[in-house]
Amino acid sequence: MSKASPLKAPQGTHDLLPPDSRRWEQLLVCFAAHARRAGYGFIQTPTFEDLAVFQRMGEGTDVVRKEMYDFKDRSDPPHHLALRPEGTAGVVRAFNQHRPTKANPQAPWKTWYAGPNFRYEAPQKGRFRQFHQLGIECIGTDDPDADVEVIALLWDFYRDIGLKHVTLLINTMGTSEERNAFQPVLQEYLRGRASELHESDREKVESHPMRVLDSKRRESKPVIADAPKMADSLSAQSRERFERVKAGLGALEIPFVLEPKLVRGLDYYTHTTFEFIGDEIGAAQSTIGAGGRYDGLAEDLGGEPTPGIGFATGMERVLLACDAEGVFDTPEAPMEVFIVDVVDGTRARDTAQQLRRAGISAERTFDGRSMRSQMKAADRSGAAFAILIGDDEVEAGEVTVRDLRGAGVQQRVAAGDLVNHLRERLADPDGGGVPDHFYVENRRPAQSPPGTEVPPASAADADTDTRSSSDADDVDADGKAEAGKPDTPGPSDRSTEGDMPEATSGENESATEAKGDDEADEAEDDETADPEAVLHRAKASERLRDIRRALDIDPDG
RNA sequence: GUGACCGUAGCUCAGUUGGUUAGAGCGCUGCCUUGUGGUGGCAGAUGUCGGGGGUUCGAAUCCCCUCGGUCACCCCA
Repeated sequence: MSKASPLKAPQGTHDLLPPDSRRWEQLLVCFAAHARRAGYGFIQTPTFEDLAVFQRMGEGTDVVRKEMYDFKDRSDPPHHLALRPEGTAGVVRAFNQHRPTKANPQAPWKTWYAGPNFRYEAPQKGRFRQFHQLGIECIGTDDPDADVEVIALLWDFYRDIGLKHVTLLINTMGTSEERNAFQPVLQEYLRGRASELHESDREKVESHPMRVLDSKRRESKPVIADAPKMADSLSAQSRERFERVKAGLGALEIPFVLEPKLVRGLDYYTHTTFEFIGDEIGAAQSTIGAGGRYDGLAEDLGGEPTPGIGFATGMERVLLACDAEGVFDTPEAPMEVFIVDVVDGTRARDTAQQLRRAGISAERTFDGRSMRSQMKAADRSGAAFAILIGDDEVEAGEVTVRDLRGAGVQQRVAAGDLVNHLRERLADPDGGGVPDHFYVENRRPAQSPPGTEVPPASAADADTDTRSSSDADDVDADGKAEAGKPDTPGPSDRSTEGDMPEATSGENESATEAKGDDEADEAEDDETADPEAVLHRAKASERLRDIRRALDIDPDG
């Protein structure tokens, strides 16, 4: 009997593991900060809904017609359900169900979400069967300034994570009445030139003429270029509204490109629609985020007519854009303390938890490994200090605290004083940086396509950032700051500072410089007369002296 | 749904017209190092060669099927 072959994740899905998952964590934290600062509350809706929720959202779209994962459950009669292919419909359904603006009618209902969506598609670059979106919805106002707020939030988020080469496309579709009035005009035009259209577009002329404008078929392009423009058949009111949106973007220094053919794939959009393109993504799927106004959607889903606007941005695609631009390279968070117990593991067990309860990150090995092996693990963890516990220490009621990032100095501390001792030393900005080799060795290999560059922001930033940013991040859990825990280096720090584009570009320049340094380091690693190795040897002999001193042996003997 | 390319160790990849026991680098484990990390040296472990079937004295290599990956069309975040 042969062993069954190991099961794999389904086609088009991926496991997300450390250390790669770290950027996802950071992306989420950063987005949450932006959303919260703008007054958006976190919402979670079911991953599956009644099929009807999505059908009413857009019956003519491929997303609903061909790409939905739908299924019947075991109830009698069975519910016909579907995995959500996008985020907005569920949120609007929740809005209809709970009517949150009843309690607070003067303000729109503002929510943000993060989670997986599912579409049955052929996977390729930037396209998966399970993919993840961050998004916001602002429901209950048709003020054009809300459109500006929504677009600005996404723009600022992209800037904050370091993206610079992003293009914003915007268009207006007018009211649903204007849209309905425009459709026959467009349809008539398209009928006249139907023979010039690609076959698949010809079918859409009768069912969804607007979607023909969105077609990327080469044959259809000349016909689309000459097509009547939605903007030309708008009412003065709608035009004025759109002017207000454009003026708002201008006032906030958000550059945009008017794209009259931007229709978007979902049927529910009215007035403002927009799309963000990652310019550096060398792939077919370069839209990293998109959204628009959907003033008719609440009603379509059986609720009161309520205006709304929102966006969704694909996490996988945002990260793809980051790779392409070489930004948002989040470093691994090093441990603060590593416990080396060479007795029987009892102290490692108890001390680790004691430190963690005090807010200090602490790791250990298991399975009773040799001291040497435990020290190697301590080194790999990037810990600032090793707590050494052997028979001597146990007998004296003490522990040995060894500095792993500096000269390797170690000192005995009474076991009862350990927490306070560590708090003091971890809070000290001169307490030693993160060892270079830690970042060099743990940095993820560049995943960007050849020709693009990934500046290793980690190595350059980590030494300073890890220690210096002591102001509590508003997103982090409570208690860290009191515990003297250094903030995690990374974009979440930046996000609280409200960086404007100039500042971001400044950071990028320094990151580019760091790249040069780092390449030099790597080249040196290959040399036999490696200066780094000499340095290490020097440090090692220094440490040896410390040890001898500690053991009361003649230091230089 | 259509098409192209790919699948060898944890990772990145060699593997000749089919030919002995499938390799390298990195990583991992141990030792040099008396309870003490990085550098160095030595030693070691690890493989359903994606899976199944076929051709052959002999298959990682050739053929068929299948699964998966990647990319493109289309669609979309």
